[in-house]
Amino acid sequence: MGRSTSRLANDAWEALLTAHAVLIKQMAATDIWNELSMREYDVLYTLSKCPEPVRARELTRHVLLSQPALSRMIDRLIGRGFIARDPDPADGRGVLLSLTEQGRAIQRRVGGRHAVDIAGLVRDRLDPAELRTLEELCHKLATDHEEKTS
Amino acid sequence: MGRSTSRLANDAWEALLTAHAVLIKQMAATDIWNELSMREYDVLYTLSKCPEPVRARELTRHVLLSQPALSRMIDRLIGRGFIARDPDPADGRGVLLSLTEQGRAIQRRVGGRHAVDIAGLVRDRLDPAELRTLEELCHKLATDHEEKTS
DNA sequence: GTCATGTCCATGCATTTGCATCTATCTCAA
DNA sequence: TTGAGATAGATGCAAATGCATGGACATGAC
Repeated sequence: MGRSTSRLANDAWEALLTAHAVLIKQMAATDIWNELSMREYDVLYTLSKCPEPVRARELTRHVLLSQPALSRMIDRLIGRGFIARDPDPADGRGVLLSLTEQGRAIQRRVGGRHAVDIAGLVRDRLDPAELRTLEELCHKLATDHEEKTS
Repeated sequence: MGRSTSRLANDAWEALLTAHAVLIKQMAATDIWNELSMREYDVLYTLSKCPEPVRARELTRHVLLSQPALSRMIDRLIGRGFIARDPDPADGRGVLLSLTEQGRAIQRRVGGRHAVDIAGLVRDRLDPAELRTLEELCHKLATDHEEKTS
């Protein structure tokens, strides 16, 4: 009741971290990751939500990987035929990434099974109203604050 | 409004994943991780919250690392003098882990700075009531459901 | 007791990761 | 135009990770 705002913030963050870790572990324990690791799936999923080819730099912002690690993972995914990499006509330094048909197919296949697992794990711990609230709070957390200290 | 419960569950999970990734990236960007990586800090922090020595198996459940990776990370942290590992008198297979004084000191030092960062990142995105709600929902998410399908 | 089975932690080994750095390209002021 | 500085992405290399497995101990049926 009398917790300081700072304490509240740290407690909430720790709870989020724990929930994340617990659920990730349970999801990883399912047997749907034979053809694609969770990290690889994360990349394909992120790409699947982009209607147009994306810059690698943009992907780095959404995926929890360093830029070199992502660069090499893209190499591997290209090697397996799931991703296409083309030069960006608007910027000679950059590359544009997109899913191939095969990549889209495997993302859908794995994603479908993964969604079932997610629902199974989350649905019976939170009711619909709580799910909406959680989603809203997490969206607020993820919004980029402009740090104007000027 | 008309989203199915399964859809709600998946959307909420995605929002949580995004919030986690965004905040982790911002925290990693601070310059407090010179003496301890975030993963190492996670281990020391988890240990710091245990009043008594803990089994390695128990740590594996709370930290997002595989059992072999944790085993070797413990080796390194012992080598640096932050952790002590002793045989469990109650179980010849197990080991008991605890922070050394030095380990507790560095955890407190890094943890203090980290807590400031957390508060700064989280506090101005959510108000106290929202923080409490988020913490509660995440706790519910992390509770171990007994899967009684019998 | 004995043996089969399960659990805990450690280790061999190939793969992946991150840090530092490199090249190429872009931006912008003079 | 030119040159300084910033940014995008790739690569060398050491370190960390995960998977498969190994050895030690525990547990329970007989």
